[in-house]
Amino acid sequence: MKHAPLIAQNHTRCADCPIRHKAVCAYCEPPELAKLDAMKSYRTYQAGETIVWAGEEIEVLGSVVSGVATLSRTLPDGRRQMVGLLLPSDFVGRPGRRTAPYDVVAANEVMICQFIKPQFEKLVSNTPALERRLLDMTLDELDAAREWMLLLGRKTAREKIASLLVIIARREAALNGTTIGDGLRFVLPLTREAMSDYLGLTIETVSRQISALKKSGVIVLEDARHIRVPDYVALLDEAGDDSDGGFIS
Amino acid sequence: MKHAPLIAQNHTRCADCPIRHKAVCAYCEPPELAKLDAMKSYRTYQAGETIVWAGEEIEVLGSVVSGVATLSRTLPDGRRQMVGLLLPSDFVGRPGRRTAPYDVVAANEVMICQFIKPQFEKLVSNTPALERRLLDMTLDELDAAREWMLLLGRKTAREKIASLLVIIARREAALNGTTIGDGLRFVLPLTREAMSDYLGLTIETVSRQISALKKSGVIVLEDARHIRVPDYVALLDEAGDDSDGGFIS
DNA sequence: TTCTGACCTTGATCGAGATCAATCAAACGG
DNA sequence: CCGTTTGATTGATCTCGATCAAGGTCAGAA
Repeated sequence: MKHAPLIAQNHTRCADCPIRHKAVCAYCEPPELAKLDAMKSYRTYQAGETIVWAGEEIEVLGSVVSGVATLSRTLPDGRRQMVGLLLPSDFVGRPGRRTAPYDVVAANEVMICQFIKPQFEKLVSNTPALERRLLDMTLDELDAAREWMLLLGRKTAREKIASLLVIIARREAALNGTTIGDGLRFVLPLTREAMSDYLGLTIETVSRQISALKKSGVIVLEDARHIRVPDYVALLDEAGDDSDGGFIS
Repeated sequence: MKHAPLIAQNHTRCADCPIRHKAVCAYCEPPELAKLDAMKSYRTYQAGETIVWAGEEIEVLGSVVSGVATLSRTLPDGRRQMVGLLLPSDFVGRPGRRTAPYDVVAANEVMICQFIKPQFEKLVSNTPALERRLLDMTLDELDAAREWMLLLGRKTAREKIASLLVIIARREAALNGTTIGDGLRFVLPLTREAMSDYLGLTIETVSRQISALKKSGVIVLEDARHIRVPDYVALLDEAGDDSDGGFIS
């Protein structure tokens, strides 16, 4: 199945996909790649559609090709906390695990390049480099989750918003290979509600703090979803720390 | 070096250590075990001593044998968030990573069974089962971290305290093989300050909420560190969710 | 024995963010 | 074209947990 132009940067593998699979491409050797190609298929999910239900059997295993998916946990009374965000090239599902510990929901229309689970798992256990790659990715996610714990436990609402903006800007820049600097423009891929679920705030607080950052000139709101950052360092400063802002994927 | 009696439950390997190494024992085969034994050494750290500094080279790689260590991140202005707790049998350090993303600090006197880093890493890359084991452990930690994100972002102070008590009770029970039920007694291995760092609260709020739980009869405080739980289900109920309460290790 | 310092508890007050409520703007289907 | 829906903003008020402040308890040192 052909569907989109190739944007791969460091290699020309997985030519069908417009993204580099974080999980596999970097380590694919030609024989493995052929096997991966043979088990690939594509599926799209509508905005709001649940891709994987918490507690249920995991069936999806693959990479996000386009769109944004979220990972979230919910308390019995409905309080919800997002625990991860999946952007293009991020891996969905966990080889070797039977059930998912949280919901995976499409934030907008999401296309996933999916592998056949038993085949992929067999490939993983026969390919030490691939297993190693999965370990590295998981360690990255763990670091990002812990970074986010600092945000949830100790940052103010304003710092939380600024941190999220920095993180989204970084990820968008990484995706399309642009650099970050003054005058930076980007699109928020999340609604105010999704942002509030991510930051442990309410919609109203998110809206108010975005307005406040706008009022102080740290950001320019072209419309609710389009943000411009006249002075990138000022935004970083609002985020409260100088870390590289790990991102939950 | 001999130092403590063997308490291993499912196997009799790593006989020197009074704990089962979560990271390696479950997968050690005799030839690997011999190599591990050859690279083992023990080291103790005083309460409050920093075992690994955030950002610095990781030198320690091993398992906690006794005591409690904490993982924490700090904002430039001093706000601190604990992001993990290491109890006996938990693994310290990350093979394949050069620097630590957070401080590892001894909460009380901690003994660590330490491996020589390059040797251990070499063993890992030659032993797929060991690598697999590390991936599984990391996935567990990731799940626990995300569970904790739900707590930090969405639970009330009272729910946070109850959740922490449940988690500590579970881990203590798992360690010494006892079962959990009504009349359960356990020791808090953390000061109020460490609890507040873990829960994203202040010391005063921790103290007040513990008093409140005591006043409502959910727990009995024998002294500041010794807790008895007359009705375990009531405590679970206070924690706000029925999940298995992942724990950051 | 008293002194000292670490740790914990409790009270009074404050304030950031939640909650409740109204309004607005853009998209969409009739 | 207008009515409805969905998402965002803004205002008024309330509340939970932070902050400021005072004591209490206990182990170890003098």
